[in-house]
Amino acid sequence: MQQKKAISNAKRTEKTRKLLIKHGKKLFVEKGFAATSTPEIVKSAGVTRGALYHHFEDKTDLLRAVVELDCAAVGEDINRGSQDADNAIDMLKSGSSAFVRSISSQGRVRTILIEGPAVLGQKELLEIEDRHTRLSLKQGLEAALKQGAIKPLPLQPMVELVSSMLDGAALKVEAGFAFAELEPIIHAFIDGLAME
Amino acid sequence: MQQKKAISNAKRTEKTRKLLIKHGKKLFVEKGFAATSTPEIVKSAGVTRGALYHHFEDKTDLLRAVVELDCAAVGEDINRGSQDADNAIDMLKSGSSAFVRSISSQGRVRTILIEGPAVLGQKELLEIEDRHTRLSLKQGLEAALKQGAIKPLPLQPMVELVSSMLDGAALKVEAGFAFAELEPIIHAFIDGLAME
DNA sequence: TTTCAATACATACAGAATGTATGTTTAGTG
DNA sequence: CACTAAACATACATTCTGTATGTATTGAAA
Repeated sequence: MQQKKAISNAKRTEKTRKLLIKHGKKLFVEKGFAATSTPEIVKSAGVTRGALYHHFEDKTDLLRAVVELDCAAVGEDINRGSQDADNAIDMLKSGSSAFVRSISSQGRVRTILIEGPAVLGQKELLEIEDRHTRLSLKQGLEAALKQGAIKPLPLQPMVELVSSMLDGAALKVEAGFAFAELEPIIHAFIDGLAME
Repeated sequence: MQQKKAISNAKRTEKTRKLLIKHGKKLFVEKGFAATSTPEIVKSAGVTRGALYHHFEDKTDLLRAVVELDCAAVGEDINRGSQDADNAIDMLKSGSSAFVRSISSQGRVRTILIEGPAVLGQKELLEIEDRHTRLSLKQGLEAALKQGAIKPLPLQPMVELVSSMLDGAALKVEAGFAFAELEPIIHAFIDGLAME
């Protein structure tokens, strides 16, 4: 007496991967990547280490998956949250606020901004962020430049510094600062970039 | 036949601690904190693990010492490098440049900005930075505010965001960007903060 | 200057974690 | 129905961490 094909391989894989990512992220956020052991993760997820090492190269690869998903979520939040105003400056402001609000929620500061650089390396993290979150900032600044809404400064360095400021804002929110106090300053900085 | 009191305890301790800090930092910078083992460190330093665990609580405590020294060095560089101009804006600019130049050298980005937050935690790192490097930024902004040189915005949030931007600049220099391209943008941001 | 205490290590050990190798079960396919 | 391959599960070898304990050298009091 045998039950056969209770579930397809594709579904099974998706289910297990999602479980591992979910419980891995939970622990990474709570205790940090280094302090989280793989036995702990699989126990929480209700699977074995065999499953983990079947679906991911190693513990680092699991974090990579977590970061990838978190960045994608932030990217979506930016698209949803940035008003499609006619004013390029206002778009930059609303996009920036949406970014900070999104990344400073759901433990994403920990995964993306704390563990990400240390575990995956600054370089790989930048690649991931470029694909998901930094693109819209670049486009926003580019549009503002074309409209002549901001001072004519080189684009890429400006992207780097603005994104750094926004990352920092999220980090500070995580550290206890109120976003309500940081937001006006972020907007002031953007205003400072505008043509007079 | 016995040689006695070849060296005092104080000197002996200082020598050993310095060796461990030096070789620990070298490896932390090269391979990262997690990928560096204590056997490796002591082998490089020419001592035993006993010495390490005698002078430091654990591996994390060694990183703490490294970060503390690196931050102190940056603090000194800021004091040396920031021009004592009459103009508050120019002081902010020169201090900012001195900070970025200093922290983006000697592997300090790795110790202070990458491993620091991940290993020591964001909160403890902020304490260390406050004692060494962020004080002068705060004073610079405070002076500028009093002189009416910059827009009247709340001080502390401004400190947080400017220091985030500068940290980010250093991170980007480490990632391959030329400081020469970032510096004008940093200065433009500071100019944007100035009263019109 | 001898003796005791404390410092500065050195060595040995217990526990745990990582990644791999290998075994087993279940799904996919000709 | 038979065979392959995917999806795990289990066992293992290595390595690392922190601690416990042992030893030698220094400091200081008697």
